[in-house]
Formats: sequence, C-alpha cells, structure tokens
Amino acid sequence: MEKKIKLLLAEDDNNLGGILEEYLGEKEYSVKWCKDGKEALKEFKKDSYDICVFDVMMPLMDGFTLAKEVRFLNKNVPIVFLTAKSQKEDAIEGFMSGADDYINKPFSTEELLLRLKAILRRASTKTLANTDQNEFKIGKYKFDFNHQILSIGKKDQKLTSREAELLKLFCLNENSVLDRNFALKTIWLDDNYFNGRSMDVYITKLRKYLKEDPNIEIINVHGKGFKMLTGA
Amino acid sequence: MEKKIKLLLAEDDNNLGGILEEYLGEKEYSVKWCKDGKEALKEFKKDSYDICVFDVMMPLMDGFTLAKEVRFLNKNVPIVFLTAKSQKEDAIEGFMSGADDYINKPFSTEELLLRLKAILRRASTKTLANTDQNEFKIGKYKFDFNHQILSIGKKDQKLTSREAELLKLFCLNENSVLDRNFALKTIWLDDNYFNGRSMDVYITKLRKYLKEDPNIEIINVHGKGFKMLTGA
DNA sequence: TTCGGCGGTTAATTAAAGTTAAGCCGATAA
DNA sequence: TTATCGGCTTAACTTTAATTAACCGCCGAA
Repeated sequence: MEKKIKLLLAEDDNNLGGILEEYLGEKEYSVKWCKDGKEALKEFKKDSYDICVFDVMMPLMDGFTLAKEVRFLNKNVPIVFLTAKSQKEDAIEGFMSGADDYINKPFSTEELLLRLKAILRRASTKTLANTDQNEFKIGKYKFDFNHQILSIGKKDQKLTSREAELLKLFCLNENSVLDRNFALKTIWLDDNYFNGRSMDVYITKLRKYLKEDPNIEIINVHGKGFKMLTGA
Repeated sequence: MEKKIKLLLAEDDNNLGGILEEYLGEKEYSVKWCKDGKEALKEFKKDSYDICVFDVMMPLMDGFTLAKEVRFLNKNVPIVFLTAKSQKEDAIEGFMSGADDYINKPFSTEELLLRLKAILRRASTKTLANTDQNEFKIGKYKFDFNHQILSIGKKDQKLTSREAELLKLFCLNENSVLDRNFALKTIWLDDNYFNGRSMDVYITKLRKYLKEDPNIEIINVHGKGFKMLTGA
C-alpha cells in the first residue's frame, strides 16, 4: 500500500464532514477532520499535512482566517476552500495564494477528488527542483540553485546538492518558519531521526557559509523548525 | 458549551442597558453592565474583556473619553460605540481606531449582534502569529519578535521561542490582563496543569530579563492571569 | 484564622539542536 | 583492481530549550 496523503479537513457541518471523511478515507487520503477553525489550527501546528480543505463559513474561526494562520506556518501547503455559491469570486481569490483552489457548494465527492488531484500535481511540480525561480538574493549573497553556487562579492562557494536544496527551501520560506518535517519530507523523503540529525549538520554548514553577512541568520524555532531571517 | 465572550457594556439608560444585558446574556456573551464611564473604566482595569460596547452620551465620563482611557490600557480590544443619530459621522470616526465600529440608535438587538460578530471576526484575524507587528517598545526596552531579541541600551538578550511568544502576547495586551488560559491555548495549545506550571517558569524568566527598567513589571492577577505594566 | 489552591522560584530531568569528526559508499582516476 | 576523493550519514559529545518536580509563601474564600 502506498503511503496515504495527509489531509486536514475543517468543516463544521456534521453531515458533509462525515461524508468527506469517509469517502476520502477510502481513497488515497488519511483524513483528519476538525469541526472548527481553532481546532484545525491546533491540529496543523501539531502535525504536518500535505493538503488542507477548509470550509469558509465556520464558527470560532472562518476558513480564510484559518488559511492565513496556516500560511504563516507554512507557505507551501495547498489549501482548497469550500465556499457557498453566494460568495463573490474576487473576494475569494483575494484570499488565495498561488497554490490554492476553491470549490462551490454543493459539489460531488468525485469533483472534489479531481480538484485535489489536480492541485497536488501542480503543487508537487512546484515544490522543489521545479520552481522556475532558481536565482535568489539572500542579503548580500547571490544564490544560483542550478549551478549550486553561493556568492558574495567576488567569492564563490560551491554547494553540494543537499546544501543547495535546503538553502532553496529557506529562500522559498524567507523570514518564516520552515517546518522541520516538511523540509525532511521534501528533501530527504522521510522524516526519521537520522535524517533529522543529518539536516542539523547541514544547518551548521549553511550557517557557516552565510556568516559573512551579519544580517542573515538561520534561527531555530524549538520543536518546529528553522527560520532564515534576511534583515529587511 | 463554549466559553462565553466577555463583553463590557457602558450604558446609563436603565431600560436599554437592561435589555442588552439580558439579550446578549442569552447568546454567547457574558455581559458586565456599568451605568457610567467611571465605573466601566474601573471594571476594565480589574478584569479582562474581549469586546466593549460604550454609549457615547453618559454622565461622569462620556464614551469617547472612556474609549481613550481603555485604549491606553489595551490597544487591541475592539470597541463598539452606541451613538445618537444626530452625531456627525466624521467626528465619530475620528475617535475610532481600526478595530472599532459604531451603531446608530435606535437599533435592533439582532443588528447589534451581527456587528459584534463581524467585529470579533475581524479582530480575531489579528490575534497572534498573524499580527504584522513584530517590533515592540517596552519601556526602555526594544523587543524584536522575529529575531527573538530583547535589547536595552547596548545589551542584547537572546530569547528562546517560547519566551518570545509569551512576551509578544504581553505586548499585544500591554497594561491589561492577559488571561492565563488564553495564553496557554495560544502558545501551548492546551491549558493543562503542566503547561500552566511551565508558563509560570517563563513568567519568572521574563521578569528577570525585564528588571533593568523598574517601570516595567509583570504582575499576577490572582486566578485570572498576568498583566504587564509599562509605566507610561 | 485557617486551609486549599494558586503562583514564585530554583533545581532536576528530558528532549532538541549544535558541532565536530569518523565512517561509509559510489564515482573516478591511477 | 585498487587508491582516492567528494558527498552524505552516523556517531559522539556538548550546549541549550522546555518540561517536570519540589518546595515555599501568599491570597482569598469559608
């Protein structure tokens, strides 16, 4: 059996929630169903998920607010909004980032399944090697991912592929927390203990490379991951 | 049953006050009704509230003056003003901060309820992780949340993530009570006994860090939480 | 006034992360 | 085929963060 895709569902309606949990659970998803936004946020903080499905209208914390909080924790996880027909499209789009999608209620479960597949395909092609962005500015540094070169002034530092992948992830999550497990899963494909320790070693290496510009720092967020701060 | 939303009502009219107290009390609010501005201010100092509803025309202290005092104590609590139709809109808006709203008398209780919900939703999006504010002044100190640094003069004190999160919560609730369970739920995600004791340890640490400026103190409000006083 | 719970503080424990070096392995060159 | 090298992982040891424990004092309700 393939490993299941972890899906976080926030839906206050018991009926719809139950249906989705059951239906998606039978497919390639492992579903965590929360009945309000607060609960879902707590859950997202606790565990890591591959995709989120949020109802927009919910008690305690609506889907958009929830999405904002989740985005703050992870810039990459794709989010699908469940909206009522009455909601204005442009208002919805204002809340969505590039990786997101929405689907109008009522919808068939097959329809949702198709959307989920599409968005995951899009997301997975984007996540790592495949982002079209391959050159980054990091403070006074310039980082060329393709050539695996980190340069400052005249000095060039050749990077290994692991170093480059990790640094790229940091660039894509500049100034926000890069979740430990997310990074491990995207680069090492498995977030076990040893890969974790390996990553720590790479953190040390990156810090060494980046110490020429005092405004750049990779700080640890205990139990969560790391944050690359780039002054500004 | 979810915990009720604490609402501070300042209304001198016995009739309207009584109606609101009863009607809101039946809904998801726990209402404290004060019959003049002075009393309301005293009450606000004593306890912590999620939202305020102030009549503008009141004896002893009018709603705007009251709001100014309350704002001094807490920059974030949303305030809804009850105004007479005759009052000029722009004059009212001049007194409101971004988080506030007003409603013209007479109004239906349903109308007020809707406003309260809307304003609370708006306010909640701002609460924690999501505030864009990340630098704070605390007396003579400067606190940079992103870099987790608390500095006074030339001295920098590095903070751990937990210390920084807690201090940020205090900054967002400067001079007003930070509810114990609220803090635990936002930072520790669970307000059980051990997390509570853990928080107490962090309070001790923050007090140590902040003792260079004698005007700053974190005082305990027995059974409720803590208040960070910043002289001023 | 007394008692029970809450909070203050310091210390002990456990878990996470930092660092350096050794080991492993595949690729390449002699 | 074997020596060497680079990249990565594993190991060992250190430091730091966070939680739990232990002990004590104080506040407020009865």
